[in-house]
Amino acid sequence: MKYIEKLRNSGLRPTKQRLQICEVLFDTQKTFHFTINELDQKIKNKTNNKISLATIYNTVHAFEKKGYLKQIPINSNQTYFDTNITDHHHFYDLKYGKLIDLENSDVGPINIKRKIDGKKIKSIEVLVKLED
Amino acid sequence: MKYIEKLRNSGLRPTKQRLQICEVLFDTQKTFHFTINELDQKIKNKTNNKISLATIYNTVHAFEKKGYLKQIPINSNQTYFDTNITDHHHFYDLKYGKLIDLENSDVGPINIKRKIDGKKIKSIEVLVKLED
DNA sequence: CACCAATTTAGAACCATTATAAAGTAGAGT
DNA sequence: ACTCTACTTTATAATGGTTCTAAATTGGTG
Repeated sequence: MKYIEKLRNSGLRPTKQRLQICEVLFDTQKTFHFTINELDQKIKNKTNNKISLATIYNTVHAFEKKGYLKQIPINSNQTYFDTNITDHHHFYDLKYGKLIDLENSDVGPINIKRKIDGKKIKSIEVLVKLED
Repeated sequence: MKYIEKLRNSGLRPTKQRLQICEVLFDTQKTFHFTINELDQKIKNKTNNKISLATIYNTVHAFEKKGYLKQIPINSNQTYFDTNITDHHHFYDLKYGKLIDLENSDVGPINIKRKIDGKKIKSIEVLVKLED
């Protein structure tokens, strides 16, 4: 299994649950956005096998910490994650609450002119809200 | 009172509670960021007068809808608001969970090249995460 | 002043997320 | 393989921010 190495290398034991979650998250051509509940549904659909919600939360947070997932900064009652971990941005369709990827080249270079002493920039994220 | 007109003009009745909230939010030189609980505290401190949490939520949302406040898109368990409604962006200090204003001129013009049919851009918000 | 719609309020309800503690499991060492 | 220990999973409870509810209050018009 291709994910066993990946998990071991990050110091995460390759458990059955984590491998199943990897398959749902990373066995696709396209990257995608999801909430925990959507992921829970996907897992049930794909594997006919319920994984405890607590495990899904734990795993998603572990993957995020390891850099396999990104949280999307957005105001919503639910947290959105992204399997696309490349440098990119988002449209947010306010009417439908839907996210759309914006490639870095769709936004153009962003040059932050101000510096904060002792801090360095970890990420620059652009959220473009859309209305009708 | 200078806020009575402002409220009336927006179709909001100038109630005692709304006027007190206006004073806490807008009677300052500097703009600031806040959560609902922080605002609740500020109100208690400034006016020795508790306003029901439900009213604070209602009022903040009403003010946001009228454009007197902005929500800051950020991943947190609490919603952050900003009394600075000009076009601007934010640093987010991950270590201390603190927001710092970034003027538009600190970021430079952002030109979104991609269009979504039938949608128009309502806002463009940049979040720059800082680490040590 | 009287009335009606808007507003406030306390408290309950909601719901995403986190904590808990017991049962199960992976993997190193024997 | 077996054992042991630390890590992981799990169901469930707890937490906490936010929204809902329904009754009381209030602003403003006539």
